[in-house]
Amino acid sequence: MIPERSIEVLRAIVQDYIETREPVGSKALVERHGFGVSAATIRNDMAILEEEQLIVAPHTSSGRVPTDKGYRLFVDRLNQVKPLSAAERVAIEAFLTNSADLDETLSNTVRLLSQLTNQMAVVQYPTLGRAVVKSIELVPVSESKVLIILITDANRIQQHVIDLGSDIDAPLLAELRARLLTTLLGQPLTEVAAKLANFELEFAPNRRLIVKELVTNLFDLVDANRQNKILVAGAANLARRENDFGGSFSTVLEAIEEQVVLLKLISELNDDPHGVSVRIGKENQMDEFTNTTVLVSGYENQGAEIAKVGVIGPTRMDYSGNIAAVRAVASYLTKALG
Amino acid sequence: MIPERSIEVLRAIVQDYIETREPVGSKALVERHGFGVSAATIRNDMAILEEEQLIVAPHTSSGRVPTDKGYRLFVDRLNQVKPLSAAERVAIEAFLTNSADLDETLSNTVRLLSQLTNQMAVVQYPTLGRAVVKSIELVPVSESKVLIILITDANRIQQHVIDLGSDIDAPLLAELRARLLTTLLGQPLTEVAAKLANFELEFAPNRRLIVKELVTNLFDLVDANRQNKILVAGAANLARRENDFGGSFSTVLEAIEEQVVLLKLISELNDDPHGVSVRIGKENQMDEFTNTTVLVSGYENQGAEIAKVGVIGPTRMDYSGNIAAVRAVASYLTKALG
DNA sequence: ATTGGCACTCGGGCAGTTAGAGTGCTAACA
DNA sequence: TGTTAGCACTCTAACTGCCCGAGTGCCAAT
Repeated sequence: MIPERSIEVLRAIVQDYIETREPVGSKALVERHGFGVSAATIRNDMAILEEEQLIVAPHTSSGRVPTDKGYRLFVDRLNQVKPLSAAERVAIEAFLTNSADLDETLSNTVRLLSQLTNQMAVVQYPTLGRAVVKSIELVPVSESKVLIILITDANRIQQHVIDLGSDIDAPLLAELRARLLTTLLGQPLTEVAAKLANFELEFAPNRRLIVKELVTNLFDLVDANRQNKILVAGAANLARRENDFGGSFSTVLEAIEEQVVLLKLISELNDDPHGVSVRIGKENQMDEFTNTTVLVSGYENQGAEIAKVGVIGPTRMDYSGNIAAVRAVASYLTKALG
Repeated sequence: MIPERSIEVLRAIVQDYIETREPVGSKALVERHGFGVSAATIRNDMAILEEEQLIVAPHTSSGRVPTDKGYRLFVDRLNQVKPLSAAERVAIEAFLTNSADLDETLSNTVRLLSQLTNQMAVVQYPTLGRAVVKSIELVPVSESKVLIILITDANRIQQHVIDLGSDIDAPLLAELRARLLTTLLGQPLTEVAAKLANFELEFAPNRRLIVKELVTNLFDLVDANRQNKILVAGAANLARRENDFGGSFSTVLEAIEEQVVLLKLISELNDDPHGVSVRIGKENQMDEFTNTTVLVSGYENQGAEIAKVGVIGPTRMDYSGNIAAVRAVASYLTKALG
């Protein structure tokens, strides 16, 4: 078991290191945080911490720096979440008021979060597993092209232009829409594929090819709801902290531009569905993100499905403040969508 | 007048500097490009170029580096556009084939361009000044909320959820839609505002407030077409060339994240509406972009309105290759939309 | 106009030195 | 047993001086 004071020393080291960017030594420690003991004693404590691999010395006889494990212990046991400042509250409240549609809400959210944390912020579009078909519209846009619009009860609109190959006439469209609605109205998205299994058989043989084509596209639309989209803001904040990434900065940027990687990064399950979950450095399991910390929280969409909001930054970040911001934004986002 | 060979020397300097990132000296110049003369002669030519402010020496007695003015002369007079490689052609062709709707096409375009040039690429959504109203849909999404969909002849769909405050009933919506269509169908977007000036007077007095609200929102929708959206890809490419920005890199990134700034940057008029226009360093008129070059070309949407595609990178870039890429992509984009 | 030659300048790399911060260890102390 | 002071040691960062090479500008000769 690690003695109490040693743990306090770790907290102090993390705090100072985050602030100063410099390895922190025993003397500076007693000066800044009035432990009731001498530097020599602190050194003993540091020896314990080093043994536990919670801190390391970059070179022999220099100050110490927290390891991933050290940060981990810090956030798990020591970090009491900073309350938000008044200004921050105001910013969040203000943003809450003008949330028109989903796209806007999310893009505002992500910008807000990146400003609050001075990090790069990420938000995932909500999945719609339990959402229910509320309306379907088919709008002709040219001879052979049709706009399909799928509206769900979460006020989410998905839309896509498809090319049916051959010309379409208004009566066919009307019939299609009517039949689609009777089959799908009120159905959860998860059921759409099953319900439409042999849908084209309801139509005259010469129409079936077109119908089939349209149905396939409708499936894609539903799938697009599942395969999540992501919004990002504040990449410049990453650049500002460039040296914290130890040279691999451009690698990080590249990885982040890949939606797939990013999605994987933030959507990996978190233990605590409502709190903020933290992945530090190597915990991310990807070489690119060795020096990167990811904070994510779930948010709720209509009390059902959960998606993620979070920030991405260097391991050397202000955990207290950022965790608080992510938590607050996630909960406000839930409210805004509710 | 600057003598012919001096101009050739400038070309050589630009080429070498772009390749090596090092200031280039007289000796290296005669070695790499077999001018028929000695280094001393080249030095005389360089003296002329320096007098004309086309090149500068970072420190006394070091090689020379092109100035903004030097690059300018290079692109204006010397730069013969590199033909695209076979691989590049293939990439562009491949991309042309699967262009479904506007959103997809543009987001593919911008990714393609960023890969071809290894720079950051930007594309502006086409303006719709001459576009014509083709269809309007009003879809109820909840008691008081309605989804307005505006479809134009450029197959462009604009959609927005609005909250009308009070409950709406189906007959009202149907009436609204019918009247909107008779008033607006076939009208250019520029006329929408005028045509709807007293639109609410066609309705029963107790409905007028709602109608007014809806009309206002419709205006916004039309305006949103004008106030352009922008797509960006390949920010990581900028990061890779970071040192070319001489420390101000994060400033550049910040500026670029501001849609407004970015829009200003690429939409400033270009002399030649179909060629690639180039703005080098200080020509951008913004302090942030002193070390930045912007290449833009217009592309056509349905033979009418023009928007921009381009790349943004350090002044020290491969002008030949990048100009060719931008030109090619712009022209393919025009085809894809035509 | 071109050239070779020459003196001069500057940056970058290498080596040596120093100052300071920080450590680990030991012996003494409460 | 935990704490402390002291001391020797280590390592880095910063500064110095030095030299080499690349590059220049100029001049006199062709």
